[in-house]
Amino acid sequence: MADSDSEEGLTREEMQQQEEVEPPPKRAKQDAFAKLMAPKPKSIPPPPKPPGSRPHLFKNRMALGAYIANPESYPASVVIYHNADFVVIHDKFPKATVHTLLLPRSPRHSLLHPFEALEDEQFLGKVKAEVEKLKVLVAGELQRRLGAFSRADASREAVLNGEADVLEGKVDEATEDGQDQDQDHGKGKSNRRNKEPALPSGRDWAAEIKCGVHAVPSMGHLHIHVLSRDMHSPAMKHRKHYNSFNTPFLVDVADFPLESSDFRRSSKDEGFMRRDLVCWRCGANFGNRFKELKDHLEREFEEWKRE
Amino acid sequence: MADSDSEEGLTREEMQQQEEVEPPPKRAKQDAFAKLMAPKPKSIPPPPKPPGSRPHLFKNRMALGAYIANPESYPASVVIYHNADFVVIHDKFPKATVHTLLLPRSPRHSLLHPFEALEDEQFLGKVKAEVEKLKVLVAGELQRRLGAFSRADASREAVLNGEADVLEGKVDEATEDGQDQDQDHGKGKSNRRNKEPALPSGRDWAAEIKCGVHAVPSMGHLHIHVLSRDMHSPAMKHRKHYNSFNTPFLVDVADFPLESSDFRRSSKDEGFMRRDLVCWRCGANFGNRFKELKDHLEREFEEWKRE
DNA sequence: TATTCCGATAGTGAC
DNA sequence: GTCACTATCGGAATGAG
Ligand SMILES: Nc1ncnc2c1ncn2[C@@H]1O[C@H](COP(=O)(O)O)[C@@H](O)[C@H]1O
Ligand SMILES: Nc1ncnc2c1ncn2[C@@H]1O[C@H](COP(=O)(O)O)[C@@H](O)[C@H]1O
Ligand SMILES: [Zn+2]
Ligand SMILES: [Zn+2]
Repeated sequence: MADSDSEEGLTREEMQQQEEVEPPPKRAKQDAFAKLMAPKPKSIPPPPKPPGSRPHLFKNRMALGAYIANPESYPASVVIYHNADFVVIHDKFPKATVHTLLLPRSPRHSLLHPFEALEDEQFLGKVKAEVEKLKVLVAGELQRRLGAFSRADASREAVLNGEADVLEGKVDEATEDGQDQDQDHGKGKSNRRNKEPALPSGRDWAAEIKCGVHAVPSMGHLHIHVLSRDMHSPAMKHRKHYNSFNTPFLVDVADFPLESSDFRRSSKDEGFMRRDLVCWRCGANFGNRFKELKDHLEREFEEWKRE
Repeated sequence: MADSDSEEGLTREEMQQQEEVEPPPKRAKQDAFAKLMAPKPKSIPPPPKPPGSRPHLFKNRMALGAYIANPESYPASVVIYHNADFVVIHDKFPKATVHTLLLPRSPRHSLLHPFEALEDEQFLGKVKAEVEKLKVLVAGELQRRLGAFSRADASREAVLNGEADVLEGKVDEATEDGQDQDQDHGKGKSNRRNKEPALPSGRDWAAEIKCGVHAVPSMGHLHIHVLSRDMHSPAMKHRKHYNSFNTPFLVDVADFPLESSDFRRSSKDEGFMRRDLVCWRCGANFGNRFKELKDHLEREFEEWKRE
């Protein structure tokens, strides 16, 4: 995983066409004369747009297909890795500090709705295994980005560097897991101890990572979101962005296979997206006021990265 | 009536206060924990705003009172004229090329709703007479501003200047009215004719002037709008501006006294304001799309002023 | 149906 | 619940030594 920051403003051109004839009367109550009296509108009712022939709609929704088809054609800042069954990319519009997408390449599953695709148990098994792999990777990337701010990591580093006693840093939990690929290659200070009965474990970065699918994806190809939970990113711009990752709209991969009666199957209708905005970290309720949530998340991020 | 263009951007300062506690939950469904878990919001619920003590609300609504009380303290660009019974001003936010307000000074009527105030027949008589006076003045001001573009006026001027035959210009209607205070002081060309059986009457500018009150005024002091009907002005900024002058929401002074059963008495509730936007000149319906109406009015104005 | 600022909401277009 | 753009809609403040 190399750098990221895939930031590029898409330039769009547009032509403003004035002069129309009859608007779709939202709450029509125009009298019949109006139409006859309207000489100004040069009357070019834009071809009644035959639904179905919208190339761009198809193209935009199918954008993830390009990564699946030609993963090797992208730089490391876009495609993180790929193998026979999966392509892993940085989300082009990350909604959190680290936001990746796991794209299964299986043509038999790629165009299915995630709920359906993940009913295939064998396939689900592969996906879950790859998700675990990716989760470790993402946790490592998060540590690479934010580790320098972490007090928990600092405690561990201090002990490893011999700058502090094991008793100075407050022990978070018992040391158990081992996702600490710190590259302390011999540059440890001189007075390192031999017996370290309570080396601080460092921050559990993996606990900050979420893995799931959207109940109603917009992009056509099957993809699993693997992202940090901070929701701190310039691309996180509106309520749906936030709620799509902080309500049951995001279905954890661990919850699959979904029971046929699962409530997330039926309630696809906007319900989750319309929920009040609630801070994932402290539970503060912001109603519909996205801007205030956004500002709040900025401050939460500053505290969170220092944990 | 001197110049106008009372254009001045009001400067406002504002202070953004972050950090709030509990939003008014639009569609509240936050659990009880949220409140307890919210340590971040520094909890300064802005003083629950005691309703009634809003000095600025009162002041803004009463702003027209200053003209009535001290008309002499304003320049001619603001107060057009004043006498014992009336003050006439340029609307500070004109919604058309020429937009004036007739302010009756009578304390017995000034704070009444216009429907009520104009039930006093003697008072109504004075108002109607003054409105007619003002209407002529406004028509003259409109001619001063736009006369140079008018083909109808040009026809008349051409004949008066001897530049054209009376038969060249197409006769609009029979010459009858006489609101033409053209200042053709002796600079007429040499070959002016004596007998002019069909001198073009010039444009009927008074026909472009509307005089009326709003069914539900916002400003507290009684005022009658006297304005050109073009709705072409930078201050004409949203739907309510337009519909307040182009629906029955504007009640013509000539319609007074209003019958007790008049439909405009009862339907004060937003009905008129919510109507589709319809061009006053050609009847084109723009639904809710104010911007398109605005652009359309720009083009209508170019044609209209050349009539 | 005062103005102004700001932000939430809604529709569109994307070759 | 693609993004990006525009515009509509909606509430809150408007004061001041
Ligand atoms: N061209 C693209 N390349 C990479 N990611 C994309 C692209 N377009 C959209 N996305 C992301 O794809 C995800 C689709 O979300 P969803 O379909 O709701 O699960 C969003 O997080 C987008 O930011
Ligand atoms: N301070 C002011 N001086 C002059 N006209 C004003 C002022 N404030 C508002 N107006 C105008 O007063 C009119 C009041 O409209 P209404 O109460 O709806 O009949 C509007 O046309 C405003 O533009
Ligand atoms: Zn919070
Ligand atoms: Zn028109």
